[in-house]
Amino acid sequence: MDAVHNSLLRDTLFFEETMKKTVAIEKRKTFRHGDLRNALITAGLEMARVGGPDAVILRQATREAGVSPNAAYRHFASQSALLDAVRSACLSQLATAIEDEMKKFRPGRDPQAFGRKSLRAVGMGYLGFAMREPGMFRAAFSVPPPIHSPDPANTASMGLNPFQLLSLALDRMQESGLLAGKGREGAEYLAWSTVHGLALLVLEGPLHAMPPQVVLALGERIVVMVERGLR
Amino acid sequence: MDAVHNSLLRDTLFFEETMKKTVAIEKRKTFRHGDLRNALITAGLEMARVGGPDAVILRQATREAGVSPNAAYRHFASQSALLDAVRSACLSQLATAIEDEMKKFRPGRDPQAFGRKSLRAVGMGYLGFAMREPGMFRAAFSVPPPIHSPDPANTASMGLNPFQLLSLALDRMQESGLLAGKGREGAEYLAWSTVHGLALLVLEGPLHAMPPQVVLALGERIVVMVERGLR
DNA sequence: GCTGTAAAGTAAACACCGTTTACATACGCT
DNA sequence: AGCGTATGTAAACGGTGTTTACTTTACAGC
Repeated sequence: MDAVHNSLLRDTLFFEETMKKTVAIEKRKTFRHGDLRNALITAGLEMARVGGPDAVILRQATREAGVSPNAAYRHFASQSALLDAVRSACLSQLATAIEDEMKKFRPGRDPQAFGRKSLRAVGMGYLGFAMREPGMFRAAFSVPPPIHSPDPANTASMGLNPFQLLSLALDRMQESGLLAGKGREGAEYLAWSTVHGLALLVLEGPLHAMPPQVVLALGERIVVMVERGLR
Repeated sequence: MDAVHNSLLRDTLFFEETMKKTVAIEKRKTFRHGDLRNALITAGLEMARVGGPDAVILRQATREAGVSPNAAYRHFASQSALLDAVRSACLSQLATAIEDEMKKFRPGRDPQAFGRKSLRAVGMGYLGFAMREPGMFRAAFSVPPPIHSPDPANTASMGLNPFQLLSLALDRMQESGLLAGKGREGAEYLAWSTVHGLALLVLEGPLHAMPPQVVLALGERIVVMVERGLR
C-alpha cells in the first residue's frame, strides 16, 4: 500500500511541476495568443485540481491566459464546454493511475492470483487517485460523460478508459474460473459502485473526516468483499 | 420491488401537493412575513427537488416568498446556511423512506431471514429514494454533514438517521449469526459505499442513461453481494 | 506584393448571483 | 404610551456567464 501511495505521489509532484510553467502569466507580445485553447484547459485543470469542478471559472482561466473574458468563446461554446474538456483530461489521468497499478503484475503461473491482483489494482488505483487528487477526481465525475465511448482523450497508454480497465480485470477473473458466467454479467457496475461510493463518501460526503490510510484500508476490505460477493 | 416503487410514488405525490400551497406567491398584506424562515426552506427544498443542490438559489427563494433578497439574511447567515437547512430536510426524508422499507418486516421466527431482509430494506430504500427523488438525494449529500450526530432534524420517526438505520440492520445480521465479529467492524462503510456509489454513478455519473428498473435490479444484486462478501 | 476574408482578439454591456450597509417599519414588552 | 428589537426594504458592490458590435491580424490567392 505504501508503494501505491509513493508512486502516486511521484505523479503528483511531476504534475505540479509541469503546471508551474503555465501558472506564470507572461504578457504576450503578439495579438494572437497562439495556443489559447490549451492554455484555457491547462488553467481549468489546475483550478479543478485545487478546488474541484465548481472552481473552474471561465473568466479566471482567461485571466491566467492573459486574455479578455469573451476570447474564450472563440474556442469553447460555453463554460460547461470548457469544463467538459477539463473533465476529459481528469479522466485520462485517472486511467493512467489505474494502469500504473495494473502494470505491477504480470500473468505468471497462477491465473486466479493474477485475476485477483488485477481487480485489486483497479480498485486501489481508483481509490488512490481519488485520495491523492480529490479535486480532479470530483471533476472527472461532476457531470455525466458517455461511458462506453472509446474517447481517446479519456484513455491512457493502453487505450482503455477506467471502465474498460475494470472489465479487463473482471475478464481475467472469469478466465481463471473465479467468476461464473452468470455472475460476470454487469459485474462492472457492482464492483465500480463500491469503490466509487467509498471515494465520494469520503471526498464530498459524510466520511470527509476519515484519514486516507483508513480509507485505503477500507478499500482493501471492499475489494475482498467484491471478489467474494460476486458469483 | 413494485410495491416499493408504488409506496414511494405515493409519498412523492403527497409531497408535491403540499408544495403547491407555497409555490403560489400571494402578495402579503402585513409588513412581517410571519414564517419567512420556513418559507425559504420550503422554497429551497422544492428547488433542490427539481434541480439538485446547485439549484437552490437564495434570491429565488426570497422571490417565491415575496420578499426582498436581503431579507433572507435575517434568518440565514449565508446561502450555504440555507442549503444546510434544505439538506437536513432531504436527509430526513431519506430516513423516512428507509424506515418505510424496514417497517415491512417484523422479527418473525427466522432471525437470519430477518437480518437479510433488514439489510435489503436499507439498501433498497436508499436506492429507491435516490431514483425517485434524485434532486433531494443529491442535495442530501452535496456537502459533508457530520455523520454520527443524532441531529433530530435528520431522523425519521424511529429517531435514527440513515447511517444508524444501516447499523441496526447489520446488528440484526450479526445477532442472527450471519456476520462474524471481526467482519462486523466498519461494515457500515462497506455496505454504504456500494449503494451510494451505484446511486451516484446513475444520478450524476456515467450511468445516467440507465433505466431505473435496471438500477433497482442491480441494487438487488449488490445487496446480495454485500451480504455474501461481508465476513 | 497587394488585398480580401475569416479567424481570433477587444470593449462594453446585460442579467444573474451572493452579500453588505444604511435605513424603515411594526411587534411586543414594560 | 413608549421604546427596543426583530424583521423587513433600498441601493449598491463585486463576481459570474454570456452576447453584440467592433478591431486586429494571419494567411491565401491573384
